[in-house]
Amino acid sequence: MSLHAPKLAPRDCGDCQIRHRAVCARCDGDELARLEEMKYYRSFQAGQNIVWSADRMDFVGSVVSGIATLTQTMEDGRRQMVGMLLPSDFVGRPGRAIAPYDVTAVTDLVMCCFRRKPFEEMMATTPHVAQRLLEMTLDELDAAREWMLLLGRKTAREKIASFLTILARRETGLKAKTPKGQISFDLPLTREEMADYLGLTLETVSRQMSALKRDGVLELEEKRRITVPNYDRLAEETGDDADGGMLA
Amino acid sequence: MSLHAPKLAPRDCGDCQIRHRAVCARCDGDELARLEEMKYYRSFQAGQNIVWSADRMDFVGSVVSGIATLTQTMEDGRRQMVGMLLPSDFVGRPGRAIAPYDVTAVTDLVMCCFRRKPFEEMMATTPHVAQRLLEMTLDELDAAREWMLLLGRKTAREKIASFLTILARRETGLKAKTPKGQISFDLPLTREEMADYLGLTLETVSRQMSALKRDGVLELEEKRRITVPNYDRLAEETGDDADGGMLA
DNA sequence: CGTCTTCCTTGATCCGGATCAAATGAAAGG
DNA sequence: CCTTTCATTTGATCCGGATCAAGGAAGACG
Repeated sequence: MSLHAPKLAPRDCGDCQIRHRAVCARCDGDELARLEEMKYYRSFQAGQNIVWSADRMDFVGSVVSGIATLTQTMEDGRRQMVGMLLPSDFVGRPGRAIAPYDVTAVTDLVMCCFRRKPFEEMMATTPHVAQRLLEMTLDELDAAREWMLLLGRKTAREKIASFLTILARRETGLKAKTPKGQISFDLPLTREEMADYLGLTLETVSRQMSALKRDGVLELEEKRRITVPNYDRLAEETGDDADGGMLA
Repeated sequence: MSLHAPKLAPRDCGDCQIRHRAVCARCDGDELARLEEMKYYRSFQAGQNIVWSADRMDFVGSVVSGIATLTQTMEDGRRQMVGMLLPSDFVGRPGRAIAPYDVTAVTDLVMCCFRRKPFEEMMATTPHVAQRLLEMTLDELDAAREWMLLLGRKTAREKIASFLTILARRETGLKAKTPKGQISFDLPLTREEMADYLGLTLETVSRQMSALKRDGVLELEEKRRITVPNYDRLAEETGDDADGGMLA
């Protein structure tokens, strides 16, 4: 669930601006103050599970730093990642007590949380917050549907390229549609996590990364550090049409 | 986007109860009346396109009868269905003018519509409606994520079985989790449309349907009319765990 | 009636990605 | 330094589903 550029500049509200922008870009001072009182922080270590599927989830919140993933697992162990949460992304389901998937910290992670009940009560009395959450949920739904196209119809090479363009876009300012020229960034996920995201095996991920490197689409100086010499060249590999593809 | 059982009994409001339950299960009389004034109907023929991807979409609404689909298409023609709308499902994206996918009537279809602008204005002043829409969007998101698991990790046979359990559940009362015994229903989609839904080819869909028939999981008396002699036997084929799988 | 057309089934073959297996490299710890 | 561990790469082989191709069944319509 990613953050749209707020319509209004975020107000200064202590050390947790990210969270306020995420859930309350258009709130007035009172609402900000009420949110401020309710918040608390939780830290997680890399690899630590935050919520298990089918468990109660008694909080909502935003990622302050680090990366979390949402995954679904079948009885026999097949896994599919269904969401990746980067800083400023929102976690949680107002009105829903039970988590339908595992939430896991893949790096060290700090979240800014609100207990679910009082948050919901506040939501009921401040229409802006409900509307903001609806917007964010619609964004997530768009992203999920784009991902369904990727999972159902793209080749392994296109999947990898699509994934990298998403990271590249997150890197160069939130949601900039067409970054230009050379971009470097770290891969936040292991090959296996990428495979779970893309509906592939880790071997196929590794092979396709090597192939893209061989073809000059990217450089891999450190296995987890990538340089894309030419964003447009990478974008051609995604199978999306030229004008951006992942746009909402 | 499917309809939760309303918390309150729907009020009698003319010939369009479905729509009111969908967007306004908890509205009071005034709000119902305002919705009533705004509504209008649109009919579409089987196969007719309702909205093209990237077009403006100036209405929201509910399906009254018939079936519509949401699909994304790649430049080279690869298609992935990303949603299937049955009666009472909601269509449209409050706050979003541009449709990110094609909306198509796959059968003759009647929709109950509201112009987007006034609907949004009403939403801003009636918190119940925004909250109801948030709930519905969260349901859709859950369904999309379940679908991502299907697309990314299930075998062709599991995909077909999963699809049929969804239809079977819709058939036996909305969202009943485990229908019992024998169920018969019509297949609303062609083999090709099923393939687009499941990330397969139409040949594979046909072959797997034949295989399930050969194995006694289902009977196909008329190609588009299915009988499942034992729901649990079908559910075993989905790969989901025994307690329902598709539950939210 | 015969001929389209559309939808579906079935067969033969191919290929992309999965699976099985081994080796490399880097970091951590004794 | 050596050993262990974990992430990654690469090779060899296999197989599920795609692709190519042909034929059948049911309307629609002259």
